[in-house]
Amino acid sequence: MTDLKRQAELRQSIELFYFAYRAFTSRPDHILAGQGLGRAHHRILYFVGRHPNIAIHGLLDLLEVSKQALNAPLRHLIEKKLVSMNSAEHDKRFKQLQLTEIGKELEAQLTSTQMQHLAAAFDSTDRETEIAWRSIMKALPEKL
Amino acid sequence: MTDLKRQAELRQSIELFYFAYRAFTSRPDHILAGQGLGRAHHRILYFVGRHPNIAIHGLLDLLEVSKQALNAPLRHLIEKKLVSMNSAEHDKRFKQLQLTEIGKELEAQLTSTQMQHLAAAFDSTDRETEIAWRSIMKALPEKL
DNA sequence: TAAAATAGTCAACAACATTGACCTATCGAC
DNA sequence: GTCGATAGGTCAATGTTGTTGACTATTTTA
Repeated sequence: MTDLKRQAELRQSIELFYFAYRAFTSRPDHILAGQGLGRAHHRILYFVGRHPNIAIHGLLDLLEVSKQALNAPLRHLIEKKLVSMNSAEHDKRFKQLQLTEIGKELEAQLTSTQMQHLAAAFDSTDRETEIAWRSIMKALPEKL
Repeated sequence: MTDLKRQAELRQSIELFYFAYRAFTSRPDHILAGQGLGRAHHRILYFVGRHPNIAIHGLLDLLEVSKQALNAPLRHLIEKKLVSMNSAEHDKRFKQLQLTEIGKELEAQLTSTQMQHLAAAFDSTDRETEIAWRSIMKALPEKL
């Protein structure tokens, strides 16, 4: 394959990535906006849901933001009673985070929306295509 | 396949998408930060580069942001002489945008970084896998 | 027990986005 | 030539998400 054609493919892939990710986040964004929440809140809801009793620092390592950046949206979620926080027994420095019942409901709604979105794209092709997509996505965060 | 296993796959795909996109944008973000620019500037540079003489409204339609949101980063790029703007001959209401020479250089650097990133992931698998990835990415922006 | 490390919070600020209101300039149609 | 539609620019107020720096509280360690 000529270099030029390869470049065009790679450029197209950049655009596909951009538009696909934007589409992928737009439905949760819309649901969240109706509650005065944003994408940062979504990420917290998601990861607290997946890792019950996670500490603030655990969340920081996953999200790779400063703890100050986490603070405002997390406090917001606690005020709205979507997330609960308590000090750990074994070490009172640690705060443990959990989703409340309504937090779980919202997280399930957001995640379900995205699962349906992905499922629609996956189901329009075959199993091998879906597995291939995941294998590329797994490779991307690896360091060069 | 059981529903539970399918759910786990879809949940994993959500996370893969998040981490892959974050990795994909992190290198350009880093280059841009060194010049006092952000992701908004990157998108403008990219689309003006791909669509020479695009008008303001064309950019707004591609980026799906408000004109006020576009205004500040675009003005910034023009001040830094990375983008040039002039009125169209056929209709002076339209402003035409182009990359300057140094704008082209920066855009090429950013795009090249992302092309290399994708190429590294693609080259670690076979041609079919790459094509499959693009086909899923193409399907995602389609309305349900 | 005093120092150092860890976990988390508060305050000030900046980038990037929103909506709404209002302005100029240009073009096409009548 | 005036009127209405279109393209663009600007100001103000607001909100989310992020930054850095200084701070408190708790635990570990030397």
